[in-house]
Amino acid sequence: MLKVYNSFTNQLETFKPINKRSVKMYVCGPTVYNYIHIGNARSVVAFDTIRRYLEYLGYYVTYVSNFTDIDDKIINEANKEGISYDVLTNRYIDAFMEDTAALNVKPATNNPRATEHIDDIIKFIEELIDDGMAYVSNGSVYFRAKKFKNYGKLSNKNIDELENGASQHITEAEANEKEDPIDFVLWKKVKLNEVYWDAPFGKGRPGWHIECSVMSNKYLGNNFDIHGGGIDLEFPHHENEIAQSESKNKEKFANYWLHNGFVTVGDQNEKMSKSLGNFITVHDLIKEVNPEVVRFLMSTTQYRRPIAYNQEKVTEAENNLKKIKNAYNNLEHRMSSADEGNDPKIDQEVRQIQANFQDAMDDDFNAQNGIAEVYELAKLGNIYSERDFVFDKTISLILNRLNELSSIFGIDLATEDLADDEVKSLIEQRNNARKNKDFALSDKIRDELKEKGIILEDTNAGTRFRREN
RNA sequence: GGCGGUGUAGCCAAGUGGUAAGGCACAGGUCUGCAAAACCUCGAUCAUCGGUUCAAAUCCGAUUACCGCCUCCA
Repeated sequence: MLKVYNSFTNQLETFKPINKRSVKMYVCGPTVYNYIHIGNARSVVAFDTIRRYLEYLGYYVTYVSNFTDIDDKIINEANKEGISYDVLTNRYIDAFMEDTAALNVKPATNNPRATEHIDDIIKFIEELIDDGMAYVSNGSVYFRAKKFKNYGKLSNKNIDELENGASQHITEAEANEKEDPIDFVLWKKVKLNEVYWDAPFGKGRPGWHIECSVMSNKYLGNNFDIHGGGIDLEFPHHENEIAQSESKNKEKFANYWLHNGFVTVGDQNEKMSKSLGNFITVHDLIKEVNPEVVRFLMSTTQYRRPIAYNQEKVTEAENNLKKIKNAYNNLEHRMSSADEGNDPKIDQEVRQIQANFQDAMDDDFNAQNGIAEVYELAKLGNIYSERDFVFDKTISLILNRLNELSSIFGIDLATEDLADDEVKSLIEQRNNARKNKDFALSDKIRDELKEKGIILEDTNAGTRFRREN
């Protein structure tokens, strides 16, 4: 039985979806004014892994993740480059798609964009105004935070302290427009030379939080199962989403709030963030590091835990991933020399490992314990494939399970290509040389292939090969 | 200051009452023509102090260090 840590209650709760067989989830996506960094990617990967596990459990998952494609930073960056905002955002949306595909993130069911939902946003705001939950002030629209009785509930914030804090940060202009310092903007009045949309309350553009309320409601309904995002979004972004949506819909917004932990860098384990400037973009990183390794590193850490990013972690992930891949290759190679049939005892062990895996992942997607079971399975496979006699059905059972469980972490094992004729012929030549004890020649062939990234390994069941990248 | 989260072997990390999973690295061994891969062996009393208990890493209290949120941020 799946349990998830709900940030709203700060408790582990049994996961009960609204509909028995399906899960609706919304994950806050990036503001697209730059390449995503590995902290952003971590969030994407974390929820992709969660999604994959839900699908493994048999749920049909509707996965919606937005692009924030209009905001101050986008406008600033576009102005700096002297291009229109949408040229900029399209560039980085394309880059997002490429980068996340490289990390083997499954495409979302839908990636709605704020600017494509302006009409819906305006309607939503109008309803809030009509209801007295929002007010127009000098061409902008603000939400009366205090009027929403549960404001601060998600992030455990005290209203008085929030007001105190907020009052120190807002500009004089904002102070004049807001009834209360904690009120947040739904519609920003246009400034000179800015892109704007027409609305009944004036020319302007949507505030940040409103788009997620509008688009999640539109694509998933007023009440849906999971709302996810980085822990830094808990306040104010998610708090505001709840206030907006529940004020308008008069019903519960998301049932479970899941927040992922940060990627940190440096000796101080400092949060990686665009504003701190201490980030590594995925775009750059995957030129240096195999994206599979990056994916593995990120998805085998439980989503709420921080990841202290450094070279050691990368190396460790490389080694561990290689171990799983080797086990898979070793079994695949052994398949050709297997007898027909199965080994019930091993089959039972495989089933036990899978059950253990599920127990681990059912505990709030505990990936560390989950991947430990994958290592168990890999080890079992290695031990089995070195037996004198093996059965094909058991080998394929291990292969299938290994592939299935690894795929939850975004690792595809079943894509290794086969030896081409040239390689096959060289292997044959080398084995002839070995028979004739011409080890100089056999080693030469092996070294030459190694140069090309092809590793030969001699086993009792013949010579096997694998590619190393 | 408020709220949330961390502190377990060289490193990563599991474990929420019954004498510390797993991985990486290191070392030794088996196998091999040599190698590779694989397998086997090898390490910690759990930030500190105090308390509860027959029994605590695990509960309670205090202390301490670090991170995050409280303003844009995945």
